[in-house]
Amino acid sequence: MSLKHAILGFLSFQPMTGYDLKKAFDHSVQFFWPANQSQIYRTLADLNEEGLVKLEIIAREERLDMKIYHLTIAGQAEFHRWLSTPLPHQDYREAFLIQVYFGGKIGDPETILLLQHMIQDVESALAQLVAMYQIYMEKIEQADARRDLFFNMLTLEYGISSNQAALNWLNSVQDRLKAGSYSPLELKDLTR
Amino acid sequence: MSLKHAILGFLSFQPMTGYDLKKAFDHSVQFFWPANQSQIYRTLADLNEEGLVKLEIIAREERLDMKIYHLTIAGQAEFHRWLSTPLPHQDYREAFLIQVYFGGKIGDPETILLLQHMIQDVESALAQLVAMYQIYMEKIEQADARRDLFFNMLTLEYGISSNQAALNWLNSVQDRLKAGSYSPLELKDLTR
DNA sequence: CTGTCCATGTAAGGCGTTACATGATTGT
DNA sequence: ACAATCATGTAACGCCTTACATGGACAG
Repeated sequence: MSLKHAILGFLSFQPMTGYDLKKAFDHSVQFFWPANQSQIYRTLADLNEEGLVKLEIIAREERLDMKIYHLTIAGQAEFHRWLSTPLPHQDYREAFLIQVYFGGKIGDPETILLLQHMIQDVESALAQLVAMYQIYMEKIEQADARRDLFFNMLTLEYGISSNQAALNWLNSVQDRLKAGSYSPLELKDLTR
Repeated sequence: MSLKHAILGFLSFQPMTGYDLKKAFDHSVQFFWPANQSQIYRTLADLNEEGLVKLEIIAREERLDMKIYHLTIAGQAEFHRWLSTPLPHQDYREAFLIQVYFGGKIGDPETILLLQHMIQDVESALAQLVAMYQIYMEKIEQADARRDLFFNMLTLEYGISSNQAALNWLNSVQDRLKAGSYSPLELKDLTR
């Protein structure tokens, strides 16, 4: 369960509330592991039952108690175990490719429209990732925690290069359809 | 709901049983939309309730009836509607990137091990896709349904180039860690 | 005679999403 | 005065996974 371990990961930097965790997700791992609020609260309850986190309760009259979650020793151990254990192979789902797969069933103009939407999506995702990357670039210049930042940036590198690959492919498909050419690419152009 | 529409897509070529559909998935869209058997049967039941498919029942004494699913007119219409409608943006989840993100918490040797496992996974996925691609390449040479095959191949192109991008990144990370260098890549090397 | 293929499903559980619900504090 | 932020959760639903269950036909 990756969400559990991502939470443990954040708590290993510092104790936090569920609310803080939600923000931490949104500002960092969001693009490869989004988490919504209700999920975070439920998972924190689970982690507590499993003894991987413990909570410090701050009573506030007239409001719900504030709960600050801390890693336990067991939580730390579990996080380290997970962090150095290869994950089983993961399935990917790309609904858009289903549309492409059956593209023969509709006309090229319709497919080109779909591609254009997709291109916009990917371009805006790419722009966001690039913007984040540039911020990191500045931060890493004069940083103490250079090594930590480096690993954070690696995920952005992944995001940028995979979105770039998708974009290149989308453009190539669009070009071919516009040219009325139904020619697959050469393998050697795909693998490099 | 993409599974529903993928099923409609397959049925638009020819009527099939649930069993046939499972095989169709496994031999074609598996790598970007895996579907398991129980899911397919349940979804077929739903499609039937919605009037998008109808079933021809073949009674076989001493065994469960065999059910051949046909698209209805409504099913065809719904499939075409879906096929030419842009999909809302999709979230992606890459558990492996969570491990990378928190890579600073463990030592480089452990991370390198994780990378090596990942590289193996990606390489074998890539090899499978390339093999499928080559089979298609031969088929498309002397085909009547050249256009349909072309769209099928496009999804493989996508799979190959995105896996290749992932592989390049994995190797680059591994090289840097082995060299003890915590330097992010230049943006210009990522976007092209 | 053993295993794989054909062909059907049910049951239970896990993870994620969306919508609902509350209420104080801080900023414009 | 109004909106956004801080801070907590619950309920219901949807999709997917894993395991379980049945049984004939056919090939080695």
